[in-house]
Amino acid sequence: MNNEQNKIPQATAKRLPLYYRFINNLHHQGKLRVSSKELSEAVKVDSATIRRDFSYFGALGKKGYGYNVEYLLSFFRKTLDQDEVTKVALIGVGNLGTAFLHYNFMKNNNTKIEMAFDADPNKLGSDIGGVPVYHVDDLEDHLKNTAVAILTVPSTEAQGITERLVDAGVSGILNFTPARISVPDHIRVHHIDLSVELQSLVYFLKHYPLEEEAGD
Amino acid sequence: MNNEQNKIPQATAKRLPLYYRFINNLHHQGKLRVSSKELSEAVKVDSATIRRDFSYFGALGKKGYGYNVEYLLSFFRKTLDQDEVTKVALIGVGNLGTAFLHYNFMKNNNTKIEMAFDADPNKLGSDIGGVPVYHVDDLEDHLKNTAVAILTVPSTEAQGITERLVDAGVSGILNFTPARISVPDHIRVHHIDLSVELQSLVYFLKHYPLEEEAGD
DNA sequence: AATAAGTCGTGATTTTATTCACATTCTTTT
DNA sequence: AAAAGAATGTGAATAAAATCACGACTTATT
Ligand SMILES: NC(=O)c1ccc[n+]([C@@H]2O[C@H](COP(=O)([O-])OP(=O)(O)OC[C@H]3O[C@@H](n4cnc5c(N)ncnc54)[C@H](O)[C@@H]3O)[C@@H](O)[C@H]2O)c1
Ligand SMILES: NC(=O)c1ccc[n+]([C@@H]2O[C@H](COP(=O)([O-])OP(=O)(O)OC[C@H]3O[C@@H](n4cnc5c(N)ncnc54)[C@H](O)[C@@H]3O)[C@@H](O)[C@H]2O)c1
Repeated sequence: MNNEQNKIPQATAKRLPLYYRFINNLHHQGKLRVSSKELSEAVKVDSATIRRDFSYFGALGKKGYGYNVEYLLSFFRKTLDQDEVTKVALIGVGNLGTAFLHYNFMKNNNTKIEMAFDADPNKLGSDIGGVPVYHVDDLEDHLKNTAVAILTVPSTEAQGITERLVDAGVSGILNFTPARISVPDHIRVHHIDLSVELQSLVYFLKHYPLEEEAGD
Repeated sequence: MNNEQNKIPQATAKRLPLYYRFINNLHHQGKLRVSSKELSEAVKVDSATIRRDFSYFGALGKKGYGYNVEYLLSFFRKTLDQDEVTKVALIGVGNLGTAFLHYNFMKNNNTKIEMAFDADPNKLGSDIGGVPVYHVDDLEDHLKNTAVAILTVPSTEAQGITERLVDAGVSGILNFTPARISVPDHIRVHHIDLSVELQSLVYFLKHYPLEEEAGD
């Protein structure tokens, strides 16, 4: 599944869902074609970078013309496996977890939170946003064919839950806790560390002031 | 404020809050010294990268010894301006916004959400997590000396609100909406795009399978 | 006091990502 | 049908980040 196109840089791979979303928007707006320059303005990525990114998949566009929106869309849909839904489990139905359950990740997306877990008996039973909430003790019973988990438990619980997830066959974890969890080599973890994001934004503001405008 | 240490790579700057948090943990555990190797295991960053990162600030450690935890901590506290609190406003008290208000970003942090805004009259008045919620019509009246805003409004509102924030003097925006907002050059925007994060995790799982373990 | 073990700081190298710049090709206009 | 304009795809250049690898110094041990 990967060897055919093994050379796609990680930086490119991370931008693909973004491209997909904006191409989708264009399609809904009824646009028939788009240039890398236009797309660049929409997604805020340099147009040369966009052309380079697309070129890893072959020649998707036409010189002098740009890209056909319909074609791009169907190409990216295939590439991002948009027709096949990936099952996701969420662990920790607290502030953040509840927000995710209410949000419909499916709108534009090939993923679906199918079940949630919590340790607090008060959270159980109710379907939050249409997703059933089970007790975390029953994790292993319900987690069948679930490839991805979203971790929104207290950071002290993160490592323990992670180990159970891995044993239960999960192979990707989106970790929102501040803990840096340890996993075997074949498991992929993406950390989204909101405090770090906020702090680093503040650091950049103080230490890397951007050009003041010359007025408009 | 920046010229003294102008050469710190962005990748390094993004890791600083992470280092700070873990050094803080070590301090609370009563550890007196730490090596780049130990720290590496905790934060999951290569030890050479850590030494390189630290070296941009001069010689913080001692050869053959490692780093003094107390010294590192006080150094990073200064560097990250932990003694000075940055005021933050949050716009959009919905699922995600409410979660952030309940979360105490201050725990380990130099930032504080001081006020929130929403367009829905039902959300007003109540202090969520101790933060007052005002009507978005009054944005300009309340936003004094607020450098940073967190955007958790519907994506259709993002650009309009952004323009008002910029006019009101905000210089950094943490954007959780899927919209790619346009800002003048002197404004810094960090995008946290949760759908993209989830989709790209799925993409990596399918296209970049990691080494299977040889068992243990 | 000498030896061994541990660890930093950094020059050099490698890897990854971005950007430039232009020949080529397609579209549109005259 | 020719000329002008638009936009791709990519080799080459540049920039940014990560990693290797080792000399220099510190601490611990015998
Ligand atoms: N809320 C935010 O804005 C925010 C911001 C940054 C980071 N985080 C991090 O995200 C995580 C969740 O934050 P939150 O604000 O939603 O916390 P929360 O306390 O509201 O939610 C945690 C939930 O996990 C459940 N839980 C506890 N132990 C469990 C276990 N062993 N198994 C399953 N469920 C368990 C709790 O019952 C609770 O419902 C935390 O690690 C926090 O540090 C949150
Ligand atoms: N909740 C999630 O898990 C999640 C995940 C990914 C992205 N997002 C994005 O984050 C944003 C917020 O998501 P949410 O789930 O919290 O949505 P939400 O609808 O629950 O909250 C949006 C809030 O903004 C308020 N609002 C609307 N117009 C406003 C305006 N002009 N000024 C001020 N407030 C206004 C609404 O009253 C509402 O309270 C959206 O853009 C969404 O796409 C959310």
